[in-house]
Amino acid sequence: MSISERRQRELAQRAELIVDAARELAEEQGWDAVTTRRLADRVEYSQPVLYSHFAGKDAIVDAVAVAGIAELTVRLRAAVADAEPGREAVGRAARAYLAYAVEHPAVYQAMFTMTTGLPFATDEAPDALKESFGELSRVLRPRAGQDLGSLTEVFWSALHGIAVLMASGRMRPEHQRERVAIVIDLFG
Amino acid sequence: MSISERRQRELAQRAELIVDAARELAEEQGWDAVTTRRLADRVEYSQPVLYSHFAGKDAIVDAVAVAGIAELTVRLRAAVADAEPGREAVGRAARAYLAYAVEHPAVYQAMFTMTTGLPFATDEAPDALKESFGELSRVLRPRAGQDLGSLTEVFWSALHGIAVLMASGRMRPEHQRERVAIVIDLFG
DNA sequence: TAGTGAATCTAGCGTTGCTAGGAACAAGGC
DNA sequence: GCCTTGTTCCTAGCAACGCTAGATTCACTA
Repeated sequence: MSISERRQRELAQRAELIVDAARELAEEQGWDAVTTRRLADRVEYSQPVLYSHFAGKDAIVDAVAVAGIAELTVRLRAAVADAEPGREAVGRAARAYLAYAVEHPAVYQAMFTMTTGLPFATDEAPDALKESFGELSRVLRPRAGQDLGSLTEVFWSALHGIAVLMASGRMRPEHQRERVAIVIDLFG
Repeated sequence: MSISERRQRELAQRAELIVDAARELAEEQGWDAVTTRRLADRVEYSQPVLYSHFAGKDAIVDAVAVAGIAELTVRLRAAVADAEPGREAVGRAARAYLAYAVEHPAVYQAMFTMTTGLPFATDEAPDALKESFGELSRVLRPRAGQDLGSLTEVFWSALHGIAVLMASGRMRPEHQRERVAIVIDLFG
């Protein structure tokens, strides 16, 4: 069975290669530039090979999203790890979240803007997503009444709104600090 | 000069026809279904005619966005017209904003999600947009310190975040009331 | 060494946004 | 009334898109 095991391993590696290439291409030139042909070119296989790993282009985007969610979780956790829940922790979480969105706009888009086949807001959601949400929840605990879940959703919405309106050029870039301060005031 | 005037008028009417058709098609079947061919078919002209009115498909989307912004402004104004700025007015504005996003998801996408060539957050922005922002600002006035602009941006971000995370299926639909209540608590 | 099955490629389908070139038509001068 | 001019509009076509069918090549098994 070791031969087919090696094959499985190689297959999985190539899937990862494709996802990485998609992510790089998207970060360099935006998602519009991520076509199946260019992607195939980057991984040095023919175009149809992509379809033996993923159901379609959307599935590749979803895979990039999952990787990004895991990354965001790590950063959030690191940011709030040794902070008492409350004002200080809220600030750290907000800044970490927005920093990720600014540093990886394309991945952020895949995660939270582009149409996705991933389950969100249900038990079947990716673990990393639930963990990210959990971190946001944790810093809000002192502030919450009984409905911590909904408060977290509003916190997330505010951060997400700021992130996307900034990224699409719909909000004044030079006032980001003030907005973050206000978010901390409101939620901290 | 009356002949060329009539022509100008007819031209403008057809431009409007195109924008209306794009909007209808988008509301019925989503923006993916809005192709230049289908659009031309609806207005009963050939495809190239679109390009004598608009620089490209994106410009048509922008036109739908501008119309939507004007609509939203009217609804916001009506919602908060005879309310004292403060908690009550914040609630009305929030509900009106989110209701519009739910009732016209495709137009809302054109306005605030899709890539746009429209100027936002500058003096050149469409008047209706500045007015909408002004209405949001007005209801927040009692709550604001010196930086009313940034507070309004955060308020808008929270509403926008809720709207898009809901629309893309990323947030629990059954808790919308709780989230709105929290927004009112925070900003009212 | 011949046969089998998986892996991979070439080629092509239907559709996309957009454009070039020519046909049809109305307006104005003789 | 006829001919020129200029505008309006359409047919046809380009390159690129996501995706798939069929043939081909290759590695492994018996």
